[in-house]
Amino acid sequence: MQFTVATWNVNSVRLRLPLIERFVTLRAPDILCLQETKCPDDRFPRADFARLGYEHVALHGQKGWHGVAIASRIPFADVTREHFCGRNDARHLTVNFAAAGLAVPVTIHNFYIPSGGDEPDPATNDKFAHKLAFLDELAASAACRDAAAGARSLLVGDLNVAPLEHDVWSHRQLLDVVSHTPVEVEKLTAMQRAGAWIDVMRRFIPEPEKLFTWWSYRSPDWARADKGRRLDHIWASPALAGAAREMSVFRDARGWERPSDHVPVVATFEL
DNA sequence: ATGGTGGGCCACCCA
Repeated sequence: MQFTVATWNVNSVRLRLPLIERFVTLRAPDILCLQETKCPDDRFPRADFARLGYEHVALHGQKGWHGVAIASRIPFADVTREHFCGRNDARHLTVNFAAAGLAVPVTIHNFYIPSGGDEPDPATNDKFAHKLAFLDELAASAACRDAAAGARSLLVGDLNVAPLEHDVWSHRQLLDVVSHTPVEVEKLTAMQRAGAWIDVMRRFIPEPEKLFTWWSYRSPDWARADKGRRLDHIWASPALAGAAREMSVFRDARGWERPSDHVPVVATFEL
């Protein structure tokens, strides 16, 4: 069986509904993992997703900010919503496709990792300290433990870290910019090691090719300047990585009317 | 060195 997964930080699911419709019409992912939905669960536009073929929806939202969701054409079970760092932020959602008629269960973890504020110093910036603590806690989590132990799982989402040299437009100029500082890159990499996660995007587009999923709203001519970063990721556990068949970054979406500052990343797996 | 834009929501919080 083949399935296609997309991850997209939509920056308000309600505002971005027309773009979501356009994207799923073009790419038809089976499973759509969203971040920054900014939508309480009781106001999530379930009917619109059902109309687009996504009858199965798992939600972990809150009013005003953060929020993650998984919309799927395939039924799933065992929805879990974890909290990190003792906060109630809606930043995590896991679903399991064990009950979906698959020969082998597949688990998908959808994350919206804290962005970390502006100042890359945990002593003076609580948001950066929170980001680092979140990465530490995730490295010690069951999601990573199970992935390393042989589970078939994906970890996707807006991880808010661009770990590799060519995940940013200028490695040298971004070394002190939150998202690419050595300390957070090391923590993300440690978390990746803890799960033995395989970076699916870079299996298809290896360094040194530039690979971005986010372009700032503050860039007046984002496409020409192309000062992007790879903040969004699809990681596969060792047991699932070999099933990856293709991957693409849907860059077009950044040029649509009223876009998110992130674009969808899509990957197809064959079990 | 700074400011640029775009979300939610009604005073500023956040990215």
